[in-house]
Amino acid sequence: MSESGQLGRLPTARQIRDLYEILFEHYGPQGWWPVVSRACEPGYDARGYHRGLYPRGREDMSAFFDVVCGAVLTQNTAWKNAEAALIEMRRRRFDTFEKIISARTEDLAEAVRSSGYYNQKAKKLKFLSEVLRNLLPSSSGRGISEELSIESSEILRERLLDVWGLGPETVDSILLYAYDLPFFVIDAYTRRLLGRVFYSTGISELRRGYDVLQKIFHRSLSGSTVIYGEYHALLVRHCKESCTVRPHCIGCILNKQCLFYHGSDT
DNA sequence: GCCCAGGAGCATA
DNA sequence: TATGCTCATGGG
Repeated sequence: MSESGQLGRLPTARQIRDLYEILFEHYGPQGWWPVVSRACEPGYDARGYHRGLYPRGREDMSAFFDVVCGAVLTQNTAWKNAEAALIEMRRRRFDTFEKIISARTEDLAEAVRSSGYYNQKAKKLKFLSEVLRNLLPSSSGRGISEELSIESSEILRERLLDVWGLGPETVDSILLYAYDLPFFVIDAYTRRLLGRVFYSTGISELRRGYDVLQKIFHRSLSGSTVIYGEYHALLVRHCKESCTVRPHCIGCILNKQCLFYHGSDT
């Protein structure tokens, strides 16, 4: 099987970089990941998006906690519902990993109810918190914990993938936005947009091949965590506004390069 | 009432 | 390995 597997010819590095330029030019910086705990504090806007600096966990344990929990809570769920769950967790003082570990699963489930799948997500948060005990970023902001510093980021990724309830998207979200490590996040939006722009409708869903899709971005970009974070956020932004399930192609900024657009009349 | 939203685990063929 | 089912709330 070829490197591209079922995907056929892969988009070139140039195409991937051009796509980023177009999205960034149009939407500007997105400042992901949103962090509710800091909303309305200096330097953060009303939604908790950091201005200029990113809420990387290495510099802010509170942001680290929010990103990690948010990554689980937003699984197959609108961010608004996940955010409401995060706020409720904070209100009930489930605001550290230790408190999650010692909490009753039913109580935690009640707190995260608004995010849906609340029984599963409460379990996931508890399992993840147990594992993260020894894998937290150091307070100095340099390196992570002593245990982690002797591991490569790939090994950290494998460890997190072993946690029940965490798949590649959730793990890479945590690695990128909380640990500030260069792993590109592939989600349903990314698949949809790549499928449409580069593969027309033929393989539009790109259901499998997470690693192949991720490699496309890794080999095309510099490895900057800021670019990875912005790019993923921009893909989400565009898919929410234009490249929706029923796409709004009229006036779409990607019309010029989109194979789906050229293959349809919408 | 239906569709969709920043997935993942598990059973089955 | 591929597909289908399950988990579940909330907004449009």
